[in-house]
Amino acid sequence: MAAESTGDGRGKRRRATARRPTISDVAQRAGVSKVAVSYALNGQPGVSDATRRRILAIAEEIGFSPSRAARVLSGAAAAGAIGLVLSRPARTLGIEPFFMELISGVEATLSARSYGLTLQMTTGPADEAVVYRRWWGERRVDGVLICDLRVDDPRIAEIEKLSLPAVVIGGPGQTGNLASIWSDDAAAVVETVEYLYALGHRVIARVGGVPEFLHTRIRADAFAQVCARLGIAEATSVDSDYSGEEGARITRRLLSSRNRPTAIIYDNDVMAVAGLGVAQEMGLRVPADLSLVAWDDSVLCRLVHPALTALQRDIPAHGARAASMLLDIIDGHPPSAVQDATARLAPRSSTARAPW
Amino acid sequence: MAAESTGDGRGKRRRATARRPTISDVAQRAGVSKVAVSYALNGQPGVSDATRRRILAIAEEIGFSPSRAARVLSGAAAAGAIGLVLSRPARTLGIEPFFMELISGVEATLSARSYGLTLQMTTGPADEAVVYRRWWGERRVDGVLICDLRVDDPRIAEIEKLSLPAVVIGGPGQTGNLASIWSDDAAAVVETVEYLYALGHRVIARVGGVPEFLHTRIRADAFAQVCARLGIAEATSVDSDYSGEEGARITRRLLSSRNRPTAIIYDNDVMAVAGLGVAQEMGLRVPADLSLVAWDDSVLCRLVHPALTALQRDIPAHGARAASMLLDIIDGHPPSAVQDATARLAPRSSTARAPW
DNA sequence: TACCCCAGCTTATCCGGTTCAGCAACCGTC
DNA sequence: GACGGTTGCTGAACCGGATAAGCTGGGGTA
Repeated sequence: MAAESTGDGRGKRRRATARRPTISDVAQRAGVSKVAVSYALNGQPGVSDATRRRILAIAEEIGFSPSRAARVLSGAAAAGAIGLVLSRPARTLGIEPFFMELISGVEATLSARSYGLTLQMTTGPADEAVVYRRWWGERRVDGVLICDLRVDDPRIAEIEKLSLPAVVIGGPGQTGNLASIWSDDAAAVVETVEYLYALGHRVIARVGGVPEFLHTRIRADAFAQVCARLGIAEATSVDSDYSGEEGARITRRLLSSRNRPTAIIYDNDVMAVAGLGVAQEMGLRVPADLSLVAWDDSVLCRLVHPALTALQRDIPAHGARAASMLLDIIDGHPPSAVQDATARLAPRSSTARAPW
Repeated sequence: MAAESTGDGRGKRRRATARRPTISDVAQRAGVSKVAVSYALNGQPGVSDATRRRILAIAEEIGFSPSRAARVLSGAAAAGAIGLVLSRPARTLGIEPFFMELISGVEATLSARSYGLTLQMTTGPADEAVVYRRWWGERRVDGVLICDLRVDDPRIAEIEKLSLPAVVIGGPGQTGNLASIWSDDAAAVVETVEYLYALGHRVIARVGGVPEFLHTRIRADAFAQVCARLGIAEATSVDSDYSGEEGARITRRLLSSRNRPTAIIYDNDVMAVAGLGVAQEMGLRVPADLSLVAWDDSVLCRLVHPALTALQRDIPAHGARAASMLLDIIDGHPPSAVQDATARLAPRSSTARAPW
């Protein structure tokens, strides 16, 4: 391993990438100290207007932008990024429009304020805690967004212990002292069931999501309650994993049962579309024989025939608001629990009067 | 603005978040110098096994992880993140499963090597260059992935100028000296058209994507050529913006034309599904009257009825490979142009023999 | 015993910024 | 013309790590 330093012309080993200009380069060119450059760039007093302009021109010319690492280290700046951990199997994320829409909303807020978004996918909530700790220790993010809130979620305590700024997207309740943004899923369920009831449906089923998630529980409870109140005896609620396959399987089972439902409410759009396929394959007409309602209204619902009645939420706006809250908290505002708009029922062609 | 420092009990203003342990804290607790801690944590020689174990135990106990900023600054580490800029309208990203699948694949590679992914959305390629420059100057990312390669893409020159490690997802050609990963879209087009020709189709239309994108051009050229070769005179190619609305509009126009096509190839799945809806709405039976082929096979294609014949690619794997290449380049490997698997035609129920 | 070597540490320096405490030069003022 | 105040700048210290070089004590060796 004769590490002779040839060719390069410098003693020190360089990275392959070109040398990036530093504050000293600017200072040298301008014939001032780096302190003057720092003041000039940050709009601080301490340099004359003429010097300031000269420095700014030079910085622009040589394409200087201050090293984030150095600014972070000196305590002047934060990481300039927020973190988002997704712990769903990587392959299934692609099919859930929800996350991409959420992310695009989050990004809309962040890019407006020159913040970055750091993503990480993990296999489960246990790994997530590790990621949070690492991020926090490395000062890699200034705060985190927490999705898929679980019942008795261990992440809440972990984040609180680190006193890492955070916003929980979910709730209400179970968010500890962390800020949160939530929408009233229970009310949306009630509205949907009452609507189906008004259409004459008396056997209504619900295909829920992952039972560990808090919002699944909230929706399931609301469904059971409103059905009890309306006197709907046949109110089946089945859990799933949100996948199209599961949605199809459960729908097939529901439609094959003795007292088959005349209306089904799905916890996401992928399962609803899969359910529609099963209904058609089994020779049932939608909506004449069977009404379907999807939760979360992506293109999917509008593209299929008949178009699916869906619970509509502005997910990008939801994400944007969550990001905005997080930036406020990073700026020192106290955490709060904000209620966002309730999903509203968008009736389309997949719901109609009950067949009997 | 009486900035009295009360309550905190410290002279210096603190961030709201708890104090993060530093290497000095570990050193002090262990009764050694920071250097010993550094050696111990990095597996370097210079400390005895007993001391090393003690240091590691203490580090673990107080939850220490080294400040990324400090490591970057001292030149020992890179940013530990790669960047991905998406310049499509934020709202439309949610509906394209492609990106989320790509991202999940990228993440699979990155999380395995403890790399982060920094996302940024911009409004156009001009802004993208600004982002690259800033990232590079701030040393925020170690490399970037470039999507949606355009014809004469200005980003290529910009990145080369910065000598920022990069992998272009797209091509072949027009990628300068940058590494790239591409698949042979031309071959996939040829296979599809030949398949449709074999089924007896003689009037075939194609609904393309954004004409500025290189792959749109490649596909359009291949389509024109293979149609010419097979003697298909009626070979319409229409550009679009990938949206379902456009897909529906164009399909409606194609199906209303005098010499209407018996087969349509779409450049993405969203448009294909929208096209299917239009066909059904116009009373055409798929596949008896009209055959449809989608490019990129997401759940969408499988969930609709009839299920759509699609050009299948393993997008997560594509993303994972791209990320892997980028990490290699960051490690100093020379850039290369890699050909990934060609999309293969997955025949389903939306294609059949031509009606006449 | 004198010598050398090496394991096992420490001290000093550097990375690229920010910030605080000086410190000249210039101004007007009494 | 000595004084105080402002303006415009600089030197030095610091952030939290990595790293090169120096130091020390104990063991082996001649």
